[in-house]
Amino acid sequence: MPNDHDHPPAKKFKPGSVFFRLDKNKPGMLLPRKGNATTPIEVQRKQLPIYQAKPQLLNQLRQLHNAILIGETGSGKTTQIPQYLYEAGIGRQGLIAITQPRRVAAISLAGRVAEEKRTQLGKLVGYTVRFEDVTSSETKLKFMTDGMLLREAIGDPLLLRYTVVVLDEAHERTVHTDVLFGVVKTAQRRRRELNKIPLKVIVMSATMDVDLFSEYFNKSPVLYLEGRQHPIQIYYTKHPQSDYLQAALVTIFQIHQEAPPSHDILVFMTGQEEIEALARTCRDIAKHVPDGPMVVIPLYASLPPAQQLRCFQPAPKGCRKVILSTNIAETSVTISGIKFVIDTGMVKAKRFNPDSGLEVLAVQRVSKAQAWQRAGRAGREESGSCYRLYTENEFDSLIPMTVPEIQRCNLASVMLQLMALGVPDVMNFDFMSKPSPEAVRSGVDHLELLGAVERKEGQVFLTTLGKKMASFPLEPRYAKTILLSPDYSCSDEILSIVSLLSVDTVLYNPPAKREEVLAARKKFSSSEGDHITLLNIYRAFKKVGGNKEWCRENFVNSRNMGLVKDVQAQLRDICLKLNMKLGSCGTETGNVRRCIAHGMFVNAAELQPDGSYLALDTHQPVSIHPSSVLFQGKPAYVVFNELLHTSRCYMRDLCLVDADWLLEAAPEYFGRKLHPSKS
DNA sequence: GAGCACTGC
Repeated sequence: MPNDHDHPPAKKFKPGSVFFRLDKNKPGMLLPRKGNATTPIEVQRKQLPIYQAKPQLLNQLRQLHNAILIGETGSGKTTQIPQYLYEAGIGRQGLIAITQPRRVAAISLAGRVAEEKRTQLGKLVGYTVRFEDVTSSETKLKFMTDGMLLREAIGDPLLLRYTVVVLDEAHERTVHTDVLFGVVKTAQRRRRELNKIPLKVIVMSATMDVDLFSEYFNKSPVLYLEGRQHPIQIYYTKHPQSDYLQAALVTIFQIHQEAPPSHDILVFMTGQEEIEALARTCRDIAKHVPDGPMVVIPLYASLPPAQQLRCFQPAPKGCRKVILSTNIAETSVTISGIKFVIDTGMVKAKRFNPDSGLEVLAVQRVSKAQAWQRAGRAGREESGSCYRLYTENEFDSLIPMTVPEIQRCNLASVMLQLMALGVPDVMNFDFMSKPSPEAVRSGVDHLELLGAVERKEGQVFLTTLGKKMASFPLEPRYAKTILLSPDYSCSDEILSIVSLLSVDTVLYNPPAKREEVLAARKKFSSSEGDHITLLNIYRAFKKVGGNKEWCRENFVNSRNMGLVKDVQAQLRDICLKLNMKLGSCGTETGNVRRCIAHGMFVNAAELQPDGSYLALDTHQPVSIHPSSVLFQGKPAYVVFNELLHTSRCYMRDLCLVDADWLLEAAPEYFGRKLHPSKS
């Protein structure tokens, strides 16, 4: 798609003027033949664009060890390729894995393919995602998250159960997909060397920019599939916009004025606050213009599920539907009936600084690929339009592709996984897009501090502790803390705390009910810090048996609490497999804090004489986040869960610790860093 | 005295 000449000629418009006119739907335009209940599945399958190419495709895929498959949206590649392979008897000696970046996609695709094969889900066709394994000994087509295949690879680096691995949505370049690229490439080579059954690797992507893929997989051929995307008219602004929110507002109401009310609008923005503010403004204005009623629907991930579902409901007749969304609507949520996309050209994304170890969330410009992805959301059922709130020149200056996540994240976890996979030289792992040497070194240094790796003669080795750490689906420091917990007889407590920390917050903070929230939370508040406070909440939650009413009264997110229980059960299982002795310290929460201090000493901060705090590893100034229960106090030493860089550098989720505990945990590391005036 | 794009094991 990103080949610019493939796109319709651009038009220019200027928010604030009535410069543009909307294209009327051209008669005779090819519309998709929609699948419906009366069309038999066999017929539906044959109507997919990919069906025409089936013989040539199979001919190619039979011969090739590697193939890159480019398929536009709606080509049917994800549901059909696995079936074609199976029906043609390719890879029958083992399983065909199809990986997806997201759980919902893996689950729903498996359901669809099982339906097409007229079998019960979990028999011939199944799926595996975290907490859910719907497969059996009969399963041949296995849909799974990429993270799940990566976990399996730790136990079986050659992926010997599989004869074909299909890496779908490869253009998204998640960390897991990027690591898998290297894992499958290595497995392929090793299996050849060891005379095992060969492994076929099919990389599927939606973008045409595949030189990198092809080059990486031994110059493998690229196969193109036509899709069913409808034409999209692209509009740019005449002049750069200094205020993209204002430009979005004007554009929304221009469309509202000119287009039939049944044409829905999707606006891409950067975050919750911005979306809620614009939603209010739109509702206000809509009341005072003569162009008919408007429903404005905010859409972002932290919205409760029931409110997220609102974006799928059609607006009442004669009423315009406007969805204001983060990039959740770029990939994760697909809304039908969108006729207009408004693209602010901005996105909030994470950046990582290996020197400070800081991840920063910042508003930045989208990439060209992202801009096309956004535009594509307007052409799913019929032709549509995309209004870019930037000039064509500005578009030309965007970076072509989004920087892969592996180049903007903390690599400690990735390095630990690679070593657990038996990669001999992790510092020089064959990444498709190499992270900077500084980032790699910083990741390995972090593991060395935790005692997960050792350096000998310039090489890095996994320690016994490191091997155990890798068996947990957790950040290394969490895994380490769990492994330390039997020494402090507080495994029950640590398992709960780590589970609480590894899901999105279990605390629900509606701004309108601030006083009520504070009052409700006071009951659980502990002067020992946020970890113990969370533990108190969890204990109370368990005591009432996960009662939903209790959750509502206490401003606790019951969905996330449920997740905490799942995570805890999974972690407990892993502990038992490692023959750990689990126990509880009861009310002796001092043990819990000692254990946390020992496991998370890298994230320690010290009170300075002037009342400020310094992080002990980087010596940068940090502050206690106002959401912490320790915000009012001035503890001499704390360990924190994460640093959040916003208006200042804030420590979030703090635990009160003694200087002695930190010294015990890492005598050499802290030898010259601590200045214990009191402990 | 603040405020969190999005996934995933």
